[in-house]
Amino acid sequence: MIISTRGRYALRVIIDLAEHSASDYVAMREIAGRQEISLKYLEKILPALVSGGLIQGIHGKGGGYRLTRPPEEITVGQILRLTEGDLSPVACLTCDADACTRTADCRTRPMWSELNSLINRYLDGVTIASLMHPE
Amino acid sequence: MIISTRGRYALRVIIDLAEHSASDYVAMREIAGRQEISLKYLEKILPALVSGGLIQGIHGKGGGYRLTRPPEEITVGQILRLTEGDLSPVACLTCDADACTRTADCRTRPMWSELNSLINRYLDGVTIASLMHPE
DNA sequence: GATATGCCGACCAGTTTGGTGGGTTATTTG
DNA sequence: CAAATAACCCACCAAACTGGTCGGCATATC
Repeated sequence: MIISTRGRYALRVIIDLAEHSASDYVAMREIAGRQEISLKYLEKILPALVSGGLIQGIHGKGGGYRLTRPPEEITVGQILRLTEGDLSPVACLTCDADACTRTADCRTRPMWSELNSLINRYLDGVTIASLMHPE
Repeated sequence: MIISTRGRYALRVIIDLAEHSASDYVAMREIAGRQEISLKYLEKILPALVSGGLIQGIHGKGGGYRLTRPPEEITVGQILRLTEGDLSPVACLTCDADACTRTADCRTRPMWSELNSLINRYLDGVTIASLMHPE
């Protein structure tokens, strides 16, 4: 399983924000309620999206979160890389080259690498706008 | 990480068998030595390939394993599905439809489904023959 | 100063990963 | 037949990951 609930929840939050933020900030509590996700768990996921620059959060009453750019400019790939850390299907692609002494002669590495590009290319081609409900 | 060492080891074993079995059976100990994989760990992986019909093992002295068909007819997808169980990138694709009450209205499911097809189509298109070293 | 909100760190139970160890069954060879 | 060889099976184990929870603090508004 490449993508855990962490990444999937993050994606749903971003879509929720895209569909509900009419220039106003949306409280995490609201999103958690609508998406039926534990508020406490969301608290652990959203900071990654903030530090990644995808969303902006402000404290205090009336605060909440807002997208920093239009849904057309946010891709699923961006969100997942921020929350899952790495989308590579196998470990040997990301570790240091010298960790695997067989790299030079490895029959399978080029295939893993191609699969990796395939996945990333696809996810980077899907925008939040394309996932929103038509109105 | 979609594919663990289990699946990657299995793939390397199959390639090793394809490159070294000249109609003879190859002992697991030999493969483990060549591939630098723990013999004990391999013992836990290979039965899945046997019951999946990809390889055949015989007991006793002079025994070992052999592919049941030519490398051209074995794909990476087959091996990984046998050893990893499931290649789906997200959990919600494989669980029962009613496990997720949002399925009908889910913005993300079609995308996950397409990603799943993409991955499986790619892996089913790569044969062991195409990964073998040219001689 | 009360209230609402984001944020941060510690903790926790269950599952998965990547093994190890010890024995049993089947087959060949001396 | 006995010994060696090799597949096979079962129980166990440490470390990491997953999917959370709890409590408190920082910041902003009324």
